[in-house]
Formats: sequence, C-alpha cells, structure tokens
Amino acid sequence: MAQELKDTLQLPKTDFPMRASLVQREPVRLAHWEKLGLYDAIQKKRGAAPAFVLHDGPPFTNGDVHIGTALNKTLKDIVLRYKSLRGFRTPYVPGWDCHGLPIEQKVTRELQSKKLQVTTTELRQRCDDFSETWIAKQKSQFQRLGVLADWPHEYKTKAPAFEADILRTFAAFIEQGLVYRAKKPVYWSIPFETALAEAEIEYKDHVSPSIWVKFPVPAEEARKFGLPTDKPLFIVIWTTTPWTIPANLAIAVKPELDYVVLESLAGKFQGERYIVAEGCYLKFLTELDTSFPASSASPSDIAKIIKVFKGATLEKLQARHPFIDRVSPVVLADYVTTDSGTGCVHTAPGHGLEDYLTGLKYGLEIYCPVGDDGRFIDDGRIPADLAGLTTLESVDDLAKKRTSPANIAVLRKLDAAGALLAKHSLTHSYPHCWRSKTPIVFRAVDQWFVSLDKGGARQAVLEAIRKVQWVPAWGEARIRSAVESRPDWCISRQRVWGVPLPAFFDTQKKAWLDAGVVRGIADKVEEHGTNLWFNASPEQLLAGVKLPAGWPAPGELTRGRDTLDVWFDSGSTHAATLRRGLGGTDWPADLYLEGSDQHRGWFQSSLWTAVIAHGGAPYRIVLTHGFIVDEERKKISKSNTYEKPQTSDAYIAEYGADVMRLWIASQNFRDDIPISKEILSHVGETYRLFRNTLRFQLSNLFDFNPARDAVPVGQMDTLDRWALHQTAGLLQQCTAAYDAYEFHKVYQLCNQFCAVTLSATYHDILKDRLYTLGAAHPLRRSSQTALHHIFQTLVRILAPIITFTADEAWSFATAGAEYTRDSVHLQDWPAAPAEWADTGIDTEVTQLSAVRAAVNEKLEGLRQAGTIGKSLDAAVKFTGAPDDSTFRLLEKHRDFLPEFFIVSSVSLAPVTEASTGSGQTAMPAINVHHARELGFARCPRCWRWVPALQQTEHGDLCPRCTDALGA
RNA sequence: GGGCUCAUAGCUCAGUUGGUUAGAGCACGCGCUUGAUAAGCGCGGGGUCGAUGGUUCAAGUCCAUCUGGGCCCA
Repeated sequence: MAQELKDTLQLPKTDFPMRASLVQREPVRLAHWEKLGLYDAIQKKRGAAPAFVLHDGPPFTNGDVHIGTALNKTLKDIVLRYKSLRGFRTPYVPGWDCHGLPIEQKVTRELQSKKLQVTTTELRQRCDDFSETWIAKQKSQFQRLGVLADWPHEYKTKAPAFEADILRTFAAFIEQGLVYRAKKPVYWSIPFETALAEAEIEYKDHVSPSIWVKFPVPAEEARKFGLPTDKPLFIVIWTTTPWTIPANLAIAVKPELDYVVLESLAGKFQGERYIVAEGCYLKFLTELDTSFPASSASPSDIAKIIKVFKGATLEKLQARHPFIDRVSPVVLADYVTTDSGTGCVHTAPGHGLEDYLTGLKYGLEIYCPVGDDGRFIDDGRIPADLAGLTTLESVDDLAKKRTSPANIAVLRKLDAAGALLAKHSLTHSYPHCWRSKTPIVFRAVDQWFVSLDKGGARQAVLEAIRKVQWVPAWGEARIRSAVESRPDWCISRQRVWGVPLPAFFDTQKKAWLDAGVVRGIADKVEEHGTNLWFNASPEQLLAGVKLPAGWPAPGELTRGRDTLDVWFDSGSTHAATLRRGLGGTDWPADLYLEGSDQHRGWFQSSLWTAVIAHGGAPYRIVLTHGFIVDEERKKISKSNTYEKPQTSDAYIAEYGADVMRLWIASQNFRDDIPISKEILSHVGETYRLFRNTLRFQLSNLFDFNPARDAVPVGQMDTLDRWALHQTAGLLQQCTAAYDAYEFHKVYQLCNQFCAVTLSATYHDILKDRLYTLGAAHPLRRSSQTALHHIFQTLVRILAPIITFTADEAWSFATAGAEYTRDSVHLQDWPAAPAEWADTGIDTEVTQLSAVRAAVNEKLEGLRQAGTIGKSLDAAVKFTGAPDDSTFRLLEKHRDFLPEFFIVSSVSLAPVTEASTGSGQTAMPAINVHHARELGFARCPRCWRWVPALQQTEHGDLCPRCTDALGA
C-alpha cells in the first residue's frame, strides 16, 4: 500500500552518482576530453574573440610535479577556464625550463658513481635526455590535474629555435653596448681549475690559521680624523686566510658601531694603540696576552681606552698595508659584526663576495693576484718572493693539518714586518670542492656582465614597473627594490648544460663579441642546436657569418667556454613564444602568474630583457601566490615529524583532482597556503556539498524539458523568484570575485549559497511540491524552471574550479548521460536576466526567514520533548497585533506559510488589545503543537496533516493528493 | 641581520571610512528524518580578534614595540 502510493510521487531520479570516485573516474573524463579535442574546440569557438594571454612560467624539469607547482598550474588553469567562459580567446602555451646546474650536477654525479668519463657533447646529450624524461612525466602529472593547454605547441628552453631566440636577445644587449667583461669572485677548485657553483660546495671542518694583523695609521691621517697622534696607532683586522692579505685593498667597519682606541699597557706591544670595535676589545686583549683573563689582572691593568667613536667617522681614513707600499682605506659596510674578529674587516675585493660588492661601491679594483692554478702571479705588485707559491693545501698538507705554502709565506712576511699581533689555529666549517675534496678558494675571474644603468636601462625598467598592475599591490614595491638594488647582471657561467655565450678569444686571450656575429650563430643554432658550438671549429662556426672590421681571422680564434646564466633563458621566454605568436599568443602577455619568489627571479629577468630588447614590460598584470605550508604554518619541506607526500600525484591518488582544485580555490593564495589532512577533509566535505546540490537539481529535473515546460519568470511562484534573485546575486558576486582573482571568495559564496540558500532553505521547501504535485502542475513547473536556471548558473560558476565534476553534471543535465559531445567548458558565462532581480520579494522572504528561524527554535523544543518528529507533524499559531509589520507580512503570505515553514498548518490570531504594550517591533508570539491536537489527520501520501481526508481509489488522501492523482 | 608580508572560533574565510552583545560555512555535540539516504533537516556549545603599550568618548579596525610564520636577500 505504502509502496504503491510512493510510486505515484515524482521522486528525484538521476544516474549522476552520489559517490564521485574521482580517483578512478577522472582519468576517463580526461581521455574523453582528449578525444573531443577540448582545448582546440575551445580555441576554435573563441577564434575571433579578444585574446587573454597568460604566459606560462616554465617549471624546472628535474623531478616530479611538487604540490606547490601543482598549485601554480591549477591557478593558471582556473583563470583561463574562467576567461574562456567569459568569452576570451585563451591560448595557453606551456613551457619547460630545461637548462641549468641542478640537472648537470645530477647527471654528473650519476656518471661519477658509474666511474664514467664522457665528452662535453655526451654530457650535454645526457642532460638533454634527463630533461626530456621529466618533461614527459611532468606533462602527464599536469594533465592529470585537469590542466588544459596547447601541449603540441609547448616551448622548451633547450629547443634549437628557443636557444636561437635566447642568443638573439643577447645580441640586442650587445648591440646596445651593455655587455662588458670584468672580474668577479667565484668559488674556485684549484685541482680542476674550474669555477664551482654553490651546489658543488661541501662544507667540512677545516683547521685554518687565525691571525690578528695591525695596519699602521700614519700620524697625519690620525690627525685628520681627530685621533690621538702621540703614540703609534694601528687598525687591527682578523682573518683565517692569510694568503688574501696581499690582495687587501681596504678595511671595512660598521658605521653605527662604537669603536675604541685602545692603548696596550704591558707586554711586547706596550705603548701601541689599536683601533677595534668596542664590543671586541676584551676578546682582542685575550688574544694579545694569553695570561688574560686567566690571571687576576683586570683588563684595565693591561690596556686602557683612550677614545670612543662611531665607525662612520673613520670612513676614507687611509691606513697602510702591512708589507706592501700602498694604502688600505677604511670603508663602511653593514655586514660587519662583532661576533668574531675585531669589527675591522680585512677587505680583498678579488677574494670574497661581500668584499667584492663593497669594492664596487667604493670603486676599488677587483684585484686578484692568484692564477687559475692557485699560485700567486708575479704581477709586479706583490712581493716577488711570493710569486709562484700555491694557495692549495695538498692532500698531504690536509692530513698533517698543515697550511698552504702561500699562507706560510704571508705569515712570515707579516711577522717580519712586525704586523702579526697574534696567531692561533681555528677549526671551522669551510667550503670544499665536492670532487677533489680540497678547500676551495674565492677568486676573481673574468666574467661577462650586462650593465644595467648604461643607456638608462634601470630607469626604463623602473618606469615599466609603474605601468604594470601588481596583484597584490605590494608586489610592485618588492620588484622595485629588487631592481633598484641589484648590481650589474653577471651572465656568464662556467658550465656546460646551457646556451653557450658565443664569444671568441684571440691568441692574446682578448675577447671578441659582436651582435652581428651572435645573430649569425643564432641562425645556425636554430637549425642545428647549440651542440654546434661545442662540436664545430671557429672556422665552421663563423663560415658565412660576416665578420666586423678589425676581427682576427677565424683561424686565429678559439671559442669561449662559458654558458649564459639560466636566468637569461627564462628571461627570453616571452621573446621565444609570445613574439613568435606560438599557439596564437601575443606580446605582451596579459598575465604572469607565479610564486612571490619570482619578483626577484623570472618577473625580473623577463622585465630586463623585454625592456632592453623590446622597449616595455612583457606583461600587463602580474599575479603572485604564496607558498604551501603545513598545519603549523611551517614550510612543508621542513615538516619534521615524518616524510610527508609532496608530489602532486600523491595527493591526486588520495583525493582526486577536483578536491585538490577545490582546495586551491578555497585558499586566499596571496598569503601562505596551508595544507593538512584536516583541511583537505573539510574541502572534501564542501566538494560533496556541491556535488549533492547539483545532484538534487539534476534529479528533480528528470522530467523537465525547458523548451516545453519552462514557466516565464513573470508567472513564477514567489519563492522561485526569490531563489532566482539570490542566484543573480551569487552570480554577480562570483563574477566580481573571479575578475579580482579571488577564488576563495567564489568558494565561500558558493558554499554559503549551496548550504544555506539552497539545501537548508530552498531545496528543503521545494521537496513537498516537487514530489507530491502532479507532474505538470504549474507550481511544480515553476520550481523546476528555477532549478534549471540555478543549475545552469551554478554549474558554470563552478566549472573553472571543479572541472571534472561540473562537466559530468553538465553531461547528465543536457544529455542524460555521463559523457556527451558537448562540454560545460564550451559554454558561455551565465547571465542573469534583469527580471530575476526582485528586491521586494527578496526583502519579504528575508524577513520571513527570520520568522522561520524562530519557528524552528520552537519546533526543536517539541522535538526534544518527543512530541513531534519531523516538522510536518507540527501546527504553528502566531498571535500578534494586526498592525504589526511582521504580522501583516505573515497575513500577506498566509497561504504560503505552511510550505515555507514545512509544517502542516499555520494560523494567525490577531490580538486587538496589545497585551505586551509597546511591542512595535516584537515578533508575534509563536505557539507550536502537534497537528493531531487540532484533530487533523495525516495524509499517507504527502505526510501533511489536514483537517479531513477523502476516500479515493488509493485510499484516504488529502484533497491536494486527490487532485494530483486525478482520482 | 635587512626588505616585503601574514596572524579574527578546531578549519577555511567575512568584518565597509574606528561606533551597540565580532559574523558565515564547515567541523564538533545533541536530536530528527529515512521520499537527496555512504544523503537531508533542526538546535546548541565554541573567539579577552598573536602579545604588550599608546591615541581616542569609543580600537579586530589607527600608531609603536614585541612574538611567531612565510618569501627574498645577507
């Protein structure tokens, strides 16, 4: 009997499964899209539309896609899918960053472990293979995320055409006279006679000499700077690399630090005065006199402070080198500390990066009297007896903890000059060559640089920055400070896996570099790749290239061995893709979207190359995201407890792509982006909310054909019009959020909309009329019309984010099947007709909702007391003043109230004498009872309690159900 | 150490130009329903708005300092 009645209801029906099974089913949809040629179909559809070009920052091709990279690619995909729905043509050419040390190093280490010796060409080939392998893997991992892209037109920085464009960009730099050659200190391996990168350095304990050296301050200098002149005055420095003393060109002090003139009162240095930082003088005294402070003597017994002053006052004081006849001026540097040494730092611009930068600032020579072989060069400026001595500590030296010949000789010189105040041994962490295991030296070698100020380049870049829209806005300050503070760009690397820097050298080792020649070589590279540079002779390389006047004959030249900084590769991506119009792109890009670390990286390298070579920024908008952190907001790679999965695939395998995409959308990505099991499980809940919301709508539209059954908005029911009004609001707010790239707002808005507006309110109320009315009842059709519109709106709002699920729901809605030839991603962004908006209805329903909440509160009391179960068991009675606004509103919608409150009856009792007095705004009093108490009977079909049932062939039914059955 | 940046319920987010008892969804707890059912509904508890000091009649909101994160430098 009950079953028979149930069969007369219009119960929801759909094949759209409640369970998503994303992990299993997403790959099937991917294959379906592949078959449809979805990317091409979207491009074709928008073929004539204005373009929105997002230029892809290429991921480095040396490992699996990290969750952070997945975040980046997914954000790009969300942006593009949204823009595409909005009607833009959205070409997306993905890129791959292929060159660089990490790959070269991995390959080299692998070769080493196999004890293989290979040629440069072979090494490069293996790097190429390595990169290619990861490109294939990463590509499938990106695709698994649902990233839609023009994979056939992808760009690779190692592709010959791309490499040629890098060289052409470089040629533009040369042409403008920005490229020059100068020395810069690098890590240097003496046994291999090669520069090393940071990654090729191993830090190990090392025993070094620790020496205190005094630099005389001539009396006339002391006078100029207001220092006492009656006794000998020295500035004291400390170092652990005595061999760099011959290259000393300055002494650095910290401007805001206090310094003292200290007079020695005892021992062999009695009567001498030393300048050291105040914070260092006690320690310094300990070094001078080993009996202090172990003895009972107080510091004041062995030294006294004559004067105290700020470091800044010493700037440009000219001290003297201890054993070479030249000055050593005092310079100011912020990195000076009192942690070790004397606060007066020995500065040799040719032997240290900080020293080098200070040297540049003060116009000091980048002086390096040490050759490729690690030996002092007889340059006529260092003492002749030092020439030829090596700075290398042999394996034997290291074993016996002996120091290098160069160190020993310099120590002797210092001692002979009376400049050596103290000498000890110090065990500290020191960089060693990863292959020879010997200590490295810091040594200035010739490098190629780009002048960033010549021709006003820096100003032009700063100007270009102003014209770009930075999101968030602080990005502008960040890149500005990076651009303002960066020194000239060192573009040469002593590496193999990269684009060769096409310079030639004559027999005198003079460098030859010319824009036209570089272009000529670029043309050859475009055809043959850069292996040509490593394999061909200079004659072959230059064959057919017009040499500028004055160049030596090709036969007298050798080719340079440097490669270009990989930032030059990445800085050329816009030229090699957008300017070539690859995949239908244009220059400049509308959008660059990367992590905030790229302000100093790719955003900057791209900006310099674009401004210098092409006169403007390569992007109109730069959007940045933060970094992924764990539940404690610590960087994910530092998670200490256990090895957490960090690859995209590991998360996909557990949650599926749509949940991961929804997680990404849920986060305000401008800040740090936390990830944890808890967060993902909450996102999973929201995913189910969205899925079930769509499913409810789908399942209740099973018999609805919009062409046949749709009700014009003007004839729709009040509640349905309210729902449309709400939907219009949702659409308007979500559109604004998408336009501002604030996807987390879309997430919050949709969440609220689905949970509150729909599930708890609209859908819940609708069930009665959808299920129990006759199929074609106008009210039922009205609601179905609204559901249809809402579904169409919601599914498209969600489509850029949960791409798989939205497409799946779309297919069921339009074709009644899991897959169809059409796709939600080929549709247009929804539009809310003006007639959807009805502020009057919205205001009234909002007011009624407040009453509904109060009614629910009362019902809960009955439920807790065990009087009623479902709200349909209840009858509600309002008692209030007839002129009360709420009461009047209730009267106006009197017939609609039972349905709205989902109860069986609502009665309104006006009380003429306002018993409560002044209660103008007071809610009418609410009384709830079981409908049975009114003598009502329950209709077995619709479960509502009514005053009387009627006999029908289906048994006793309420009048409405009788009508519905046409009985 | 420096530059930029973040800090509101267990989680993710709102909090307009400083103005009543700081909001939402989810999660959690207690029920209901069994005609969205590995679903749905109702009610409820939960925050001294990172800390301290200041400006103000009034501060989550403005200022200073600090603490703890993040990115980039050193």
